[in-house]
Amino acid sequence: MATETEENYIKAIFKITEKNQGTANTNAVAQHLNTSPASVTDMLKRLSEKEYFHYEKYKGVYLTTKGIKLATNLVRKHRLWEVFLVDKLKFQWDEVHDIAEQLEHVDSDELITRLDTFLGNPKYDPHGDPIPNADGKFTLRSQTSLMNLQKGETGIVVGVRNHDTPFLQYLNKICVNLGTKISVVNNIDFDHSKEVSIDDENRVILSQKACVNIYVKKTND
Amino acid sequence: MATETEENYIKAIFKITEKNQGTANTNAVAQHLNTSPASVTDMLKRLSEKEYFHYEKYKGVYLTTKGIKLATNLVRKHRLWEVFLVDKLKFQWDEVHDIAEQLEHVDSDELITRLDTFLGNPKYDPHGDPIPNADGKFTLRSQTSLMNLQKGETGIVVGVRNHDTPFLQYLNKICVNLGTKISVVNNIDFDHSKEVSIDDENRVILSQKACVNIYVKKTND
DNA sequence: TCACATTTTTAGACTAATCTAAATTATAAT
DNA sequence: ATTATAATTTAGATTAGTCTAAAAATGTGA
Ligand SMILES: [Mn+2]
Ligand SMILES: [Mn+2]
Ligand SMILES: [Mn+2]
Ligand SMILES: [Mn+2]
Repeated sequence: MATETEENYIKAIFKITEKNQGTANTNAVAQHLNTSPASVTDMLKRLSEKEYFHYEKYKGVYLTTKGIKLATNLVRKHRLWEVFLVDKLKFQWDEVHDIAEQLEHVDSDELITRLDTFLGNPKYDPHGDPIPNADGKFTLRSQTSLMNLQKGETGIVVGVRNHDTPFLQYLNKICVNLGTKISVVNNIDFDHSKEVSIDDENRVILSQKACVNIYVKKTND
Repeated sequence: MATETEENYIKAIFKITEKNQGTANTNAVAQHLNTSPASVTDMLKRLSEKEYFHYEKYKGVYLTTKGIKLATNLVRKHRLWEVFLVDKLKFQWDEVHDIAEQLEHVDSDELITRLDTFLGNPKYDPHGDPIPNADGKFTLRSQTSLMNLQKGETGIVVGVRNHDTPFLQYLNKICVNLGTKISVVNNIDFDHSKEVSIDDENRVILSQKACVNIYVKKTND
């Protein structure tokens, strides 16, 4: 069994390689885990001996099948716990990450199987991120950034790109959540911000940065 | 914040001092935590510096107010999680201890407050053990060992003394659970076993050892 | 291609938690 | 009171995980 620290390294590598064409380098891992590059080098050597990933000096790492399996399962556990915290315990979506970060390391397959059933086998977490099934398969979804919606077009919010508390709290304040309907009223070319209508009720100006971080599914209405 | 290891030491000391007139000695702690006495001595020195308990060489330890508070909160968390596992996830009462042993270390007061509410502020866990409230107060209950019931007397099962899996599974098999009604049909003096009636349905012989480990609340029926 | 900046690794040290073996202290039994 | 036994502590070592400072490798831009 991997220690909690080892699990966090492997998950970090998984997250980084997801974006960064398949490999994770030392500094990226260090930044992600808030440790020193020296500590990371040390750990990469030890963990690659346990066959979680391939490591070549100065070249970074990439996960093995074993490593991907472990990382995917961690993501599954993390997201299921987030669903529990929001759906059952009524936490806000900006409050659950740190707690799930701990809960994901609890070791019991039976627990996760039962939790999944208890929650009704959810496919997405409170941030709209897909929950892999027990075999590690993600349910993908067609989505686009709010940035890509033209004037007059409408979408339903299905996810967020940025998960930071201030951003999520800002969305709370302007009543944007998963399922919220957003229509683009005007594109403001000057700074690429958008005037949008939220659930046909409020009018708000969203900055380019905000738009980029909101995922929607286009609708014909 | 105390590490998981530190928390386990403090909880062990709490459990031991509960039975053993207020003090815990090195070997008892070692046995409880499955470590060597040498490791325990080392830890006792370090933890007593953090004021969780008083330690005097060769004399054992006893908890400070700070230590009792921490231990009680761990017990609270452990038992609330056990309620969750049995009531919500439908685990059997013999399957939950090890999982709760991990969950109890998740650090979030808000989580426990909400969990407590979600579970309906239970006063007892799936083994009948009292759950301390947020201030560390236990709700006590009048109870007696099944051993003390005379021929013809009846009681409702409210708890178990022994928590080991084989014992709990044995009780499952003979349909004894919290809330089960047990009447003493006959005392067998020879080996101090009892012939009992379970929920007015099954007749079973319970050994002295079994009887000692079942707590009941006497009824007048 | 050479110099300079960036990235990564190495060297050496530290803390937490553990172990075994040996020494010490306490306790109980003659 | 002496001796044997049991409990406890000390000594010395190990592993996981971390750090800082210094050295080495890599990459870039003139
Ligand atoms: Mn984590
Ligand atoms: Mn999430
Ligand atoms: Mn524990
Ligand atoms: Mn219990």
